[in-house]
Amino acid sequence: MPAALKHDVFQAIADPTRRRLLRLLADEEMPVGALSGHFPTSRTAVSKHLRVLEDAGLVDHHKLGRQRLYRLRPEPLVEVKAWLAFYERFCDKRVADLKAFVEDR
Amino acid sequence: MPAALKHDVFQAIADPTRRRLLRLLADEEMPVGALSGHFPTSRTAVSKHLRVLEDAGLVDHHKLGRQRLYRLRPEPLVEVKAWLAFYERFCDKRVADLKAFVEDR
DNA sequence: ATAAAGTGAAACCGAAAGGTTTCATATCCT
DNA sequence: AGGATATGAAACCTTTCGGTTTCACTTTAT
Repeated sequence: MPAALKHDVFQAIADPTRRRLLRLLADEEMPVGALSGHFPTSRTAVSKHLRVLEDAGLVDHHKLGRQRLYRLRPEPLVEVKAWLAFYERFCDKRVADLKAFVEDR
Repeated sequence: MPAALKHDVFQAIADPTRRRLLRLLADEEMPVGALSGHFPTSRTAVSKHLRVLEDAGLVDHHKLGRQRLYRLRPEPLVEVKAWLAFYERFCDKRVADLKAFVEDR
């Protein structure tokens, strides 16, 4: 188990912008500039979101030239999965519910 | 689709106190007083957390005498489950069809 | 050598979050 | 009726959050 992370996973995925960032990084690793192009906010704001995600262990990065390539690290999501599993006996998963989620992205 | 909820599910479960509240309510419905006994904070603070959970559709309540009995409503958690499912392709291939669905929209 | 590109750090700001205390209201008990 | 119980609403405070602007640093290009 990695040392104590500065940010909680639940808190990290609470923000819609951060969830979209994870989604973007699921396809391929990307530099900050490319990522921030998908958001109406400043590059600096996106950079701070990436920091939160990194503190939660959900992304990491390596330098390439003057770029910083961010990469998805989905492992910490198992904590959410485990938490959710407890409640699964209550819910039924209908695919219809996915539609609402997809709108949100 | 249920009417627009005032609070997001992801945001609602981001707080540890609220997650504990859900867990307590999973066993049985409880009045505010009984719930707040499990926390170091004031009853009013717990009451406000319950309000957030209710706004997210994760709990509801009915009155019984002078008490307000809160009850777990786990259905909105399917949204989290669906979101999470997308990332399981990284460790589980069986969700390939789910992934295809999400990418098709 | 100099300029431009890609980025984080720092300082700052307004709004929201989480907490408390106080007060009002409804219900139960005697 | 009068007092205790259970609770939300309101007002307020402090900290955190998401955002911006400015600045410094590193790497690439000319």
